[in-house]
This record gives sequence, C-alpha cells and structure tokens, in this order.
Amino acid sequence: MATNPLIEIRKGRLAKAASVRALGLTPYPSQSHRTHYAKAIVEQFQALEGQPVTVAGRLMSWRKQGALAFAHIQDQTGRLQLFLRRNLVQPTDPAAGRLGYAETNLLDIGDIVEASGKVVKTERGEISVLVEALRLLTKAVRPLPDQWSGLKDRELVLRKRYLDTILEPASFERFAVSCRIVAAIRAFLNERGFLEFITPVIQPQYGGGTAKPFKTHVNALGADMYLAISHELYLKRLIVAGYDKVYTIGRYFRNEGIDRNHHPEFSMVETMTAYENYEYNMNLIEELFRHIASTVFGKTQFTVHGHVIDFGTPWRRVSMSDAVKEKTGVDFRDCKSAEEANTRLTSLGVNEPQPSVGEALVKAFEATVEKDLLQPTLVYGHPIEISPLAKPMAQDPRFVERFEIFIAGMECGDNWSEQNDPVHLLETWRRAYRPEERDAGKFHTLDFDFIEALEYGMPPTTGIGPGIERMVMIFTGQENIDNVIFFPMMRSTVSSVNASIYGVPESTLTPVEDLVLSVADFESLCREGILKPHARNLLIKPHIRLWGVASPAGPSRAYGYVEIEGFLPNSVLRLAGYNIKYEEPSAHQGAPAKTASSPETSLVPFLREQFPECQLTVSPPTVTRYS
RNA sequence: GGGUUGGUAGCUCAGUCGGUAGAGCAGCGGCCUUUUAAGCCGUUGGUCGAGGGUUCGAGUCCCUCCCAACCCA
Repeated sequence: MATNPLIEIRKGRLAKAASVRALGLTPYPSQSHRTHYAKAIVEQFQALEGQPVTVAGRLMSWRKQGALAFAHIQDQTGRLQLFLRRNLVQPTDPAAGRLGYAETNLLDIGDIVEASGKVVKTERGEISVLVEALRLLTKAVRPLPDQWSGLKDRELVLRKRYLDTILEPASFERFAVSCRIVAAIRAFLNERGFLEFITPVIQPQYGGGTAKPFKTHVNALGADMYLAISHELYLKRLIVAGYDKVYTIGRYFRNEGIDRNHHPEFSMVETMTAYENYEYNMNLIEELFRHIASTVFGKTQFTVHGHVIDFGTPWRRVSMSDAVKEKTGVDFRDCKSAEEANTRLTSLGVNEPQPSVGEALVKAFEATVEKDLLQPTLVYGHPIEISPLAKPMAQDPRFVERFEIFIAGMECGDNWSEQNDPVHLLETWRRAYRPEERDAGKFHTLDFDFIEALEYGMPPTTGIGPGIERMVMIFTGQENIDNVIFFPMMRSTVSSVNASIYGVPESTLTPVEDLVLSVADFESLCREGILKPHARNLLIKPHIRLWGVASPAGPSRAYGYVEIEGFLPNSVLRLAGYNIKYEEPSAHQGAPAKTASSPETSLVPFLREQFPECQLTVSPPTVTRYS
C-alpha cells in the first residue's frame, strides 16, 4: 500500500490528539461555556467592548506571527477573529482544560475551540476577542478542503454536504432558510386552527396517488408493505374521525426517475379541511405563499429561472379548458369523442393519441400552456378521467373541482374537493385496477379499509399538497432540487483511502484474477446459469499465437484463445482450448491466409442464443508470432 | 432511455506531438509582536477512476466497465 497524503495528515493529527492527552487534557471534552455567538459580538460591539466573553466554533484560519497569532473561528452565526498574545494566554492547565500559547501548535484548522477574553478591536479595525483562555473542544483528524477555492467537485458537494456548508455561507444559509420555511408553514396552519398529525410512512396499501412505490417488508407482521407515495387517505380518515382541519408534513417516496426536479424521497405539506371545497384552498395556498414570503424573506418578489415572480398580487385563476383555448384557439369542451379530440391534438403538433377527451385536453395543456405559466397561476377544472379522487363539478361533471398551482412553469401543488361518495369512488378504482400491475404505480390500489371509512361518512373535504422542495427552490432561486435536499440520494461508495483507513473492502468492483476456462466448461457454466454477463456489452477478442513461423525448418504450431470483456467486473474472461488449423502462408503470397477456423466462430452463436439481451462486438483477431 | 462533459496529490487545477507526473493551497521543519488567502526559507506527499488492448514506451491513442454532472425526452 502506497503512502497516502491524507493518511499521513490524519496520523499527524491523531498524534497531536495524543499529545493533548499527554498534557493531561482531553481532546474531546463534553461541554463549552459559550456566552456569545460571533454575530452578536460584532453587532453589539459598542456595548461589549472591553467586556469578557466566551466564544466557540470551528477554527478556520491561523496566522501565527511569533508571539502573536490571529485566528478566525466560525459558529452558526458567522466568523469572528481571535487575537492571541503569548503573554496574555494562560498556560496549559489540565484542571481547567486550558491550552497554553506554547501548545497551540497542537491545534489545526478545522478543530473546534473555545476562547475566553475581552472584546477588542485590532489596529486594522477588526472586532476580535483578545484571548486569555483557550480550550480545545474537539480535535479534527481530517483536514478541511481548500478554503479559497472551496469544494468544487459536484459529487463531493452532494456526498459531503457538511463540508460544503462549512465552506460556503450561501449554501449554509440556503438550508437554514429551508428549515424556516417549514417552520413558517407550521405557524401559518397552526394559526388557522389546523392540527398537525403524524401519519404512517410504512403503509399496507400505497394509496392516494398513482406513483410507483418502494416495497418493503415488516418482519414482525410477516407482511409486505409500501413506503408512502401519499398521506391523504390517512388525513381523510382523520376527517372521518371528527377533526375538521388537519395536516401533515410528510415524507413521500416515489420509485421513479431522478432529475433536477424530481427526487425519490421528498416532502409535502398536505392538508385536509372539512366543510369546504377547492375554492377555500385557492385562497389558503395563495395566503400560505404570501405568508412565507413576508415572514421568512420580508419581501414578495423573487427571481425564479430569470423571471421576477410576485406573490403579493392576487393570483390568476383559469380553467384548464379556457387556458388551452386562449393559447391555441382549440376548445376541447366541444369534442364529442376521443377521435375528435385526438384530431385536434394532432393539429397542435402533439402526435400522441389519448384514450379520452379529458386526457387529450391534459396533453394539450402540458404541451402548450404549462411552461408559460410564469406568474403564480391556479389552473382549475381538470378532466374527471385523470382525477378519480376529486368531486365532479355540479355544472359540468366532465370536469372536477380541482386545481394545480403553476409558478415559473413548474407545477407546485395539486388540490381538489375530495370525492366522498364511497360507492362512486370504489367504482372508479375498480374500473382502473389491474391486479397484474399491482406495483406498477399506474392506478390507485383498492383500499377497502379506506372505502369502509368513507361509508361512515366523510363531510365535504378539500386538501392542498404543495411540495416543500419545490417551494424552497422557488423561494431560494434554485433550479436543481439537489441544491435544496441536504442529503440527496446517491449510490453508496467507499473511497480507497477510507477502505485503507477503516480496514473495510472497497465498494468499487474489485478486479478478480483473470479467469481461464475451457470452452466446454464455459458453455456448461453459462447453461446452468452460474456464469452470467456483468455488462450489457460483451466484447470478444480472439487471440492467435503462432510458433515456429519464421523458421522454415521447424513445424508451425498455432494456439488460440478468446478474451471476453463484460463477464467479470473489471476483468477479462479467457477461454482456452481452441484448436486452430493454421495454413502456413507461402512466402510470396501477399496477405497471409487467415486461420481456417477463427476461434470466435462457435462462440458468437452460443452467446447470442444464451444471452439475447447482450450486444456482441467481435474485434479483429490479434496475431502474435514467436519464432 | 439518448447525447455531451468530466474523474490527475487531502482540496483547486495544469499536463503540448505518446518519451522521467507538475503548480497553488493544505501538511511537516524553521524565522517573525497587529494579521486578513499573512509573509520568507526549506521540505514531504501520486492506484493519473478500474480493467484490457496497441506500442520499445500510455495520464495522453483504442475498447469495455464504474462514478458523477449537465442537456434532451
């Protein structure tokens, strides 16, 4: 194992921790006696000048100058300079846990320290603490990334977010703001008489939406269950239970794609309000956004995707049919059949025939209107075909009492008057249900327990469910959902350095020794299903070795083998035992006669038959001559 | 799923035509009583994402795979 700089640095820092212990101190004491945060000292300098304070935080810089030293510590409010003079810092004292000036060489950038002293201003005018007592609170044994350049590697930013937030104040603030938004949502709903309930994440049915679920197993019950794709069926049970205004800030899991707007695990605030319909929620959602804007940010205008969005003015409300008509001149309400609707859809340039008028309308809306809805817009009146849980509109039952929120072209929440007719709802579910596609996430599952609850009577009810990450993206001007999820989902890895430090195997696929098999063994192992391709692309490389070619006297011998890449991780499978008839090329013929039977000839059909899903590539044979 | 780009020291990055693997920061050893990415002198540190191929010789060329980002549907 080659020496590694990180391992050396880590050893050095562990040695410093040992030296701290040798002085009678612990490098990991249990408590700090902080009296002030950094920001408070800077802001209240007039009052605090000359006063004793104790501050604590991560050591971010260290500029020693003989008998003087300057340092910065960083706490959750910001940075503050420490000013150390050799003759003012009290000497090392195990009883008090103090580290003297002479022992500051045991400190490193990244350590957590505490400093007590008087608030002063240096000659250059920086507010500082003139240190009288210094304590090491936590020894850091790994170095921070370069502070000047910061953490640039996107993968490291996502995997080691804590380093990003240590080094990037903007990143630190963005995540703090996202927490304040959640707090503001709670305050807003609590003020209006909502009760926050905790609803199950592990559910026997994955009701309330049409998304592909994550499956799990509960050992204690011996039952397969699902991670929540929605919480609304539980909130509705709470309405049945007699609570009129309920909400949950829930975790949602959708086993689908990951892109800059979608994450498999996300959060929503989902409400249910009894004795109201969707019009109540149009007001509620508008007020919620305005409340967050003013209480968390103190403003109503935000720049999202380069557009200035104003939450202060009343939001536009438009029906989906009107929105499409306005944009394209096509009114899908006039369509009598799916064929007619699809003809109109085609005329709009969308060549994806839909099974119903309603679905054609939605397609048209998504294709022509959605992306241009920049200012907050409430689009209502969705077709009933795509809204099985919503209540039909009294004046036109082809549409339902439902609305979606669009901001900066993004869908930011879905809301409706809930279908509370148990017979109607069960019929709707049964029509769509396909048992063989139980886990495909294409329809609402048959949750008879929920239907039973509805049969006891659920009052008229309506709910909203804006996605929290989307809201944070809008309010913080982010275009990538990974920038508002502190721990985005990623494949786990173990770096080679960590594997070495902790003595664990690397997670990367370790190369195995090249495996040499005879053709017969290879084919039988494949047939038995023991040997399978590791990759989709199989590369076949024939090799031919010739002996005695150059010497006319000796007999020529030929030996053939085939390498296959794609069967073993980072390794090559070598098949030996091919008999090759090699025709000695006569000296005066131009190109030598190729081998009569190329080694791959029998292999390719075998692989093609055995692994039809794999792509086969045969590279030209390599010929090596030995004289 | 398709396309593009990237992976070189702990971090940020160079590396020309295929010819001995480089810098800054961090680290280590010194000097320094008002610094601000302190400075000055010295110095350590490498699985060039992995495997294979071509070649006298590969960070560089070819193939496969892994990881990630960005764009598109």
